[in-house]
Amino acid sequence: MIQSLRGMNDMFAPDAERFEYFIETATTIAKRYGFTYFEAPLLEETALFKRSVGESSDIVGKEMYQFIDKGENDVCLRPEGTAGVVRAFIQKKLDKQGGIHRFFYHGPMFRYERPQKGRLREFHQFGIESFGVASVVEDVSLIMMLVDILDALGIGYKLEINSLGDQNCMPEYRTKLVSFLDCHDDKICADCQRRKATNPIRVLDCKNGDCQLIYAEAPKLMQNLCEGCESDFTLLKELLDESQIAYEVNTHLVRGLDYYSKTAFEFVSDEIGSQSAIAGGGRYDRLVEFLDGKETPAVGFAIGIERLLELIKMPEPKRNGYYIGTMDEEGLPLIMKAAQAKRKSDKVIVEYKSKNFKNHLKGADKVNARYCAIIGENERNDGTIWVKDLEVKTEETIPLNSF
RNA sequence: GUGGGAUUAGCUCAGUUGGUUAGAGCACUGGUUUGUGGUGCCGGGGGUCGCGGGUUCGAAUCCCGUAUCUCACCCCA
Repeated sequence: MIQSLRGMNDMFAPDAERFEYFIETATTIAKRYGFTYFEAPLLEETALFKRSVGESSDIVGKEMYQFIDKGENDVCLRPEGTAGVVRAFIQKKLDKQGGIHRFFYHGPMFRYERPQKGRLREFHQFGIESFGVASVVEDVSLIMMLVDILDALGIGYKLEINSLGDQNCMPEYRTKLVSFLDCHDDKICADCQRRKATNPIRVLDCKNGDCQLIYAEAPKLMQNLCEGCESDFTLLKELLDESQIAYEVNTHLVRGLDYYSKTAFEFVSDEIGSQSAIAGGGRYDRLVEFLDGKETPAVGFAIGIERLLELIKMPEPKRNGYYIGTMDEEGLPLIMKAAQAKRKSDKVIVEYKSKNFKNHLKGADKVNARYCAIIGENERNDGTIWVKDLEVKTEETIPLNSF
């Protein structure tokens, strides 16, 4: 038997229904914020992700589904969504057009990782990207949208925020940190020594207790923000307070993707195991430029749909639609015709097999139909159909042509 | 990529120190004497015990390998 690849899941109802419900809910809310639907290819040139996500990241370093296609192009399945949107944004010359552009998208992403709960090799994200607004007010709007989405789905969460600084203060801070690490090179763990070379900020995130003791003395990013970043972060907090959105400042919140600057945020759930980040995002004002576009401020986020699925509280399923059956072979053409008419407006399930009255009612109940309609010998002779409302428990026999 | 646990019917799981034709509940399906369901009663189908080797007179049970899931690390959505 051929089975699906490791870390790649099929999705049937009811999971697929929750998925669908999530997309509907998120789409509705994104549109309320003025975002429009965007669709990008799953396959892109590998260079796109090397330049945007960054070669130092794990994603690009070891997790991409990368191969040479028949035209000898170095390509890969997208490991995340932002790079593709930015590429398209520039390709369409929207950077030159100027103004504000807001997009939402959703679809599969691919990362070759060791699977576990909440971490798949093919997973789905719902993402938002906003171009052209430099102010943190837009960051707040995105967080508000995320709050709206999670609230609408009945999902509990914790919001963590941080500022990563910008091109004025981040490089300076990075230098300070690296020289601090150089002084303690013999005491930090092997992982941190590697991080020092690739992405030094990440050491702050190290789970090793000994490292953390050392880093207690390390220079703090918060205290090294430039004036602009500092006041933006203050405004961000004020606006969140004003909107009564609870948050926690987590100075260790370091995004794994190189392109983030200034605002970084993450929504975390404590109900889904160790892969607890259900949504994450932040500002990436330099990325459009990095990808050869005209400098354009931007901010975005992505939601991990699979991680949300089991947390979604769906509305109670209600009885709906029709179940139509016949009690003898001769009635089959009649119920097929009745179903055809009724399907113009309602869901209809036809039972092809002739059954007795009781079994039809059982069948109607099993498919959770609102109405059970039956044509027996009597109805067939009279040109009528018997219909029962299974919820209100009323029944009537009506002419077939007015059904 | 590192370390631990798991894998028996469609699902959730029993399976006694290795010993006859491997069980239960739910689900599915048929009937319940011939027109009133979701909640009665009776019956039925369905398992190469993840896969491949090995030990043994005999393996679901012991050993080795492998695949997948899962937990922690790592990483991130």
